[in-house]
Amino acid sequence: MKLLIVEDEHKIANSIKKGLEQELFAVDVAYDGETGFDLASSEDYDAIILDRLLPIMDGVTICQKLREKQIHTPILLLTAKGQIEDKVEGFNAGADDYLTKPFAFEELLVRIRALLRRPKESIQSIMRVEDLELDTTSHTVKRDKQVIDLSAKEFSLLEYLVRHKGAVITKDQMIQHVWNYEANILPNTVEAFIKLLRNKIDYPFSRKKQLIHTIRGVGYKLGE
Amino acid sequence: MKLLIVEDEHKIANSIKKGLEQELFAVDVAYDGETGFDLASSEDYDAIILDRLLPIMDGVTICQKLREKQIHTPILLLTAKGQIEDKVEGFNAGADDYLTKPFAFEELLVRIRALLRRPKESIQSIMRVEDLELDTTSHTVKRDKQVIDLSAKEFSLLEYLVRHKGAVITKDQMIQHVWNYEANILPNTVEAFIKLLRNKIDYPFSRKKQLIHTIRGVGYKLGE
DNA sequence: TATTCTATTCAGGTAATTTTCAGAAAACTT
DNA sequence: AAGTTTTCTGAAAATTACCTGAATAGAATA
Repeated sequence: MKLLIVEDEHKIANSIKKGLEQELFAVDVAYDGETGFDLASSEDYDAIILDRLLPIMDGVTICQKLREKQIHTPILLLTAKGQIEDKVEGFNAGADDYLTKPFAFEELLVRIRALLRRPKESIQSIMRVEDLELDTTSHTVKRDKQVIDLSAKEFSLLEYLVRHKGAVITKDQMIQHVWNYEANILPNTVEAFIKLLRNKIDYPFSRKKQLIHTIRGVGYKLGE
Repeated sequence: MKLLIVEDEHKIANSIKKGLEQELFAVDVAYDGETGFDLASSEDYDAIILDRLLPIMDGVTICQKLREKQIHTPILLLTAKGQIEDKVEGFNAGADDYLTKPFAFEELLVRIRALLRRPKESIQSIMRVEDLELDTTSHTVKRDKQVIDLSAKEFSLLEYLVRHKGAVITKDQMIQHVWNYEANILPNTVEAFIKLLRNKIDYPFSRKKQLIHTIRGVGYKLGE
């Protein structure tokens, strides 16, 4: 579990870092608001500990800007004693919890753990075409409740087709989207993969209707 | 939303009650610990505000006894100033949050709302995947009731996988979350750790099904 | 200080996947 | 129907990903 501490008092920051590392967290530290914001935007933390009072950019602002950027990492705001109104403000800015300084380390730990325990808003990851199910999170494909085992490329290709179900996709489009831009891929490679997919998701289910259709001279289409 | 206040200072109790009622909560009040405990056990509250210092039975004890009775109503503990250690004790007893007296009513409101919003997170720190148990507090891992001894990194990696059980995790993600940002880790290092984990949680339990699965070309997945 | 334990990298082997090839089959064209 | 184009297909070749045992260096412990 990776945490970010944004705190300008080096002594506090380092002592928290040390304590959390002993609890087996991977900890990054930023000593000013801007660095903190940059790190929080670029790295993928499991939670962020944010001091309210910071050089360059204060904690509440960081919080707001992160939320604006659709970064929903849980945030624990550290508030200096006696700034009650600020706490409310912090919640409005999108902080998930706050802690009043000074605090015992145990306290911090309990709160971090609570934040981590919180179930993250799950992005719906299951897509369907007729009786075919594709789950991008678990990388699982099912047809008719049967689990189907696909290789990485096969999965990518199928995912692309599922995302564009009903539309005709040319081989060039598939090469563009499923392979990286400088890959030198022959159209026949796509044909070969289409066959591999058919072997797995169409031919074993011959009593059901085909999902992959060839549109001669144009490309392929998934589903009706 | 129905709340219970257990507080012996009538003045405070009544003023909180009044404030909360204005916020459209239904509020019951108990002025001593025993009455409070009885009410909390018999009625079904959405949250309980508990003073730490009470006649007959103190707040922490009430908390403990309620949890023992498998009553998991969110509890906000009111703690007198300067008793930091007590706060920790409160959490251990099963309180979900605490507030230091004196406080502004706004603060109380924010915290109550937070508690109600929270989908009853149990204070439990044990996570499970099939017959694997992982306790983040004590850093203990068990499979099939057998205690398994893991190194720090092994534990961190496993914890991350457990928290995302069923989902495929790429090596990059693991590097992102288990190491801090200045660490320069090769994907092969992750592979090596996966092997170490398998040596400890999978291979010795060959009669049971594997927990760590390789998804070739993508990453690894725990369970499912 | 010696010794054990841990984290990380290296390098070789293996197996699975990806890609190409070349011929067959199918679908249009005239 | 013959010719042309496009797709299909099985197998071979090329490539990549993963596994693994050993080596190293660093940290922790005795």
